[in-house]
Amino acid sequence: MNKPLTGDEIVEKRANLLDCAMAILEKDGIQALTLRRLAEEAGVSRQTPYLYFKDKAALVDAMRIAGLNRLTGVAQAAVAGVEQQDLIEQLRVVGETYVRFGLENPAVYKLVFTPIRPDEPPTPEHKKAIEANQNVAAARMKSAWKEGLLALPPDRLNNVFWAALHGLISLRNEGLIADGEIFEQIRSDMDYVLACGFIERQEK
Amino acid sequence: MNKPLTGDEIVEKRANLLDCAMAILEKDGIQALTLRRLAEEAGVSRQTPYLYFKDKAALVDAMRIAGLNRLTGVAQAAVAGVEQQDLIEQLRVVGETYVRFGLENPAVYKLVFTPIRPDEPPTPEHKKAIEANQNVAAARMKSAWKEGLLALPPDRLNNVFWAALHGLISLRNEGLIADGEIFEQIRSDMDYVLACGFIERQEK
DNA sequence: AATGTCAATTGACAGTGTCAAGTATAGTAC
DNA sequence: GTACTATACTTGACACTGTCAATTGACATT
Repeated sequence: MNKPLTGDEIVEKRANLLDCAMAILEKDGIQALTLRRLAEEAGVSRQTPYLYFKDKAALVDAMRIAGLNRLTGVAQAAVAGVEQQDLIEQLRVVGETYVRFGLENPAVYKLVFTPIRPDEPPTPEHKKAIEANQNVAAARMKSAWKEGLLALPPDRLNNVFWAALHGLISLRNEGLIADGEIFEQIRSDMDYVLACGFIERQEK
Repeated sequence: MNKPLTGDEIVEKRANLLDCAMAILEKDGIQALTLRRLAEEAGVSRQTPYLYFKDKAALVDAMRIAGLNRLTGVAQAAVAGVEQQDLIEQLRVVGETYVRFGLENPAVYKLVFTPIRPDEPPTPEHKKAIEANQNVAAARMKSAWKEGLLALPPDRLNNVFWAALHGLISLRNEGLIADGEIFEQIRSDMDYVLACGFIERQEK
């Protein structure tokens, strides 16, 4: 098994390692994600991951991007189902997807939104993933703005909207706000922010 | 130097270790906080921290509480200076204190709001620190509610207010929202949330 | 002077990330 | 077919981590 690898083989093995790493993360948390365990679980030798990732930080970066793209994917899929409804409803669906994803995959969510390297700027690939992710909501904010539905500029509302969701998910996942009917509560908090941002709320 | 320690000596040495640990955290980040380095920096031997903290997690827990209390302290001090002004202004000051603290002490802020042990519930001491911290804003929300100033129940507005601030600070610190005049921007985002929550906004 | 107590230190170990050297196999040249 | 080389992969080794266990050493009591 030592002939030169084709490009496809490389991306496939890399993807396999990535999947394994994500599985470990979801199963046992970030502190359980060790290079040795990853190697073992993937059925390769200790040092093999270094053939596909420069170091552990690079692996984690890749995981971050993968998780982010996953979130983007489910958000897009969810909103595709309500494309014909009004914009505020679409945004509500996007927000709900975020919340659901964040609460159901706390480890992945946390990883995605907490880069470890505070100094270095995000890679271009990471930046692109972030943009794509943001765009799901931002594009609809812009549309709403163009139609004169917003009480404040779309990027501002997007900021507040996103931050409120992110804050609720984070605080919830860290156990800092009590649970109870957390899902309905967050949904209505979200509705509240949206309702404030939209000039007038359509009744359904 | 081996006679039984008095209670005061214990808390003093413990506090000294805590201070050292906080200093390391602020200076070089959480990944630089190592028990050996802490011991060295504190001028004690490798194992000494174990006399005052069960293990590293216990040390970090103590740091979390210390950081939280520090934030509570500055918030209380800040709001004490505007106690005679109207409630919305007081809340604005509280929020601003949070934002300033979060942006100026990113490592401490992150530590405070991201418990490491996902399973175990917060200790009573931690819980008390959280409550005291929340109460700075929550008490004023309640007052505003009693005076009929709020458009929604105080705990709900508090949730959204807090979450929005926390989200903005976090996303900003993780480099996920662009900077620029971040400070003014967050302030006005905060104003926006408050303005939505208050039935009518007082002009100054 | 002997003993016991207890703060504090040092020794040791398993586990981590990672560099460097080694191994083995597939392809190529003759 | 044999020798060579490139390359996928493995193993050895090291510094560093958290932590348990045994040891040391100074004081108080007898």
